Amino acid sequence: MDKNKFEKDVFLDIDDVEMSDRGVVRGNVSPAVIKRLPRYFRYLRELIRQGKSRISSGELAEIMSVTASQIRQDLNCFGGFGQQGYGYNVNYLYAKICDILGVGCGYRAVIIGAGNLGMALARNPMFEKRGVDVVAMFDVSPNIVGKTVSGIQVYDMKAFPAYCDENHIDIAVLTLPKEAAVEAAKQVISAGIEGIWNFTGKEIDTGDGPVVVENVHIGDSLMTLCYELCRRDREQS
Amino acid sequence: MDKNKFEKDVFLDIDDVEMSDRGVVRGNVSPAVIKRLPRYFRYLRELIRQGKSRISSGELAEIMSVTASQIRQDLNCFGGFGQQGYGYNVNYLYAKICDILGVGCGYRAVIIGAGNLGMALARNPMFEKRGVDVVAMFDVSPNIVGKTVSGIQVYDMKAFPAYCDENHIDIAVLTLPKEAAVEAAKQVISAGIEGIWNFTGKEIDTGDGPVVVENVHIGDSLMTLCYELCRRDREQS
DNA sequence: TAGATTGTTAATCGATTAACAATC
DNA sequence: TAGATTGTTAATCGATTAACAATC
Repeated sequence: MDKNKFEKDVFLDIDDVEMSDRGVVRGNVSPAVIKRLPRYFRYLRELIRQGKSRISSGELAEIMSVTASQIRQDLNCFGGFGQQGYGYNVNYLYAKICDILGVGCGYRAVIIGAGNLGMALARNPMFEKRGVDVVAMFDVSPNIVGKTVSGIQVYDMKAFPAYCDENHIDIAVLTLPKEAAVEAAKQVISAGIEGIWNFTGKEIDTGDGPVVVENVHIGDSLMTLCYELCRRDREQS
Repeated sequence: MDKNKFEKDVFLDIDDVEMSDRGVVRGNVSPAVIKRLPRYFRYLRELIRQGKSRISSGELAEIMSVTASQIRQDLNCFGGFGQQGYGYNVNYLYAKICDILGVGCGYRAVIIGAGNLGMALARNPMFEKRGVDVVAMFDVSPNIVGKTVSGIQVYDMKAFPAYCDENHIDIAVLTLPKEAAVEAAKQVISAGIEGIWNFTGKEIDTGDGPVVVENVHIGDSLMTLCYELCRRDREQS
């Protein structure tokens, strides 16, 4: 409850903040910078929750274990959000980062594959926090179709094309088995969906067409951890 | 079943392969290289599944959408795994990558937090594929404690220190709420566990002590996708 | 005003790619 | 042997950090 109140507050703040007249992007932004933006988003949320209203690049750098230089460089790819001698207004900066990341665009998503992972994602507050609305789930199993998960209806995959004709969908979350990934991706693309968040393990490469794909491999992170554990074991012996 | 057979085959192959006398690591390996290793692991598995026994850096580069130069550079951080004029033996290369990543070290993990995400991870074949053995789960909720998830017993969190005294544990998977993250991490560290795979959203920073931490933020990837969707929307208008 | 801190340019560092001699 | 492809060095490219003038 308290948490939801926070969500509301934060989003109200966004509307309250006067938008800068500077453009949202200055030239091409490097992939390295883009990948860091969600982390700023997370830390700024936390600062707002703590009631902090103003922060310097130096202080934020300390909290995030990065250099102040990097923070200033990163933010200046999108505009001058700070003020000399003062630092950054936390609410304003958060609002700008949200703008850049498309929070508040009201993107609508469907989850395809209502297995363990699909269910867990459906129940996760992550989508809500990032302004993404999960409007439906799809599966092929008659045992699951017709059920409701966390307020989201599970439909038969056969109904997917018709559903997409009637409802605008921006993002398809693929949480089905690897073997079904390619076929599902085809259906998603032919339904005109432009964003694919792919958990299937089968990497999807659409070249440089109109479709944006994010391939997620949770296991890669586990392996990085194991690499480091193993490396330390080796060094000791 | 068929899949399990594949697992067995692959791991048998590892044992069959004669180990190189060259060292496992040549000097310091850059973070960029390390982060790419799991992707080689995945693609090599797939090649083995397809029955491919030999591959050149050029061919692998084509499949993985990277440069052949990068592949050769990456692999040569760990040793000369190929043969001039021939390329790489897929099984041998896979075995070497497994060695480097600690697959086959038989690392033992516990999952702390048996909520949606913890359950979904417990049921995921990912751990098994990477040679990590999930031996127990822990939770504070009396509704869950005592149950079995995918063959893994859920214990009361109160029993955690005693359990760790009696069983060697390498990795703690944290899938509990953000608010409980710091306390859980303390318990994990004082139990002598050296690897933390952290899904709580609260980043854990243990400095450069003996503990290895991997902080996972699934939502970051969603935001990167949204950034790109949003950017394209902006460019069109 | 004086002090603080940004925005931005220049310098450094690291990572990727290209090229080719070594060699199977 | 001739052809192919690696391993490795050198060249390029991109990303990070340092420095400082601009300015609030």
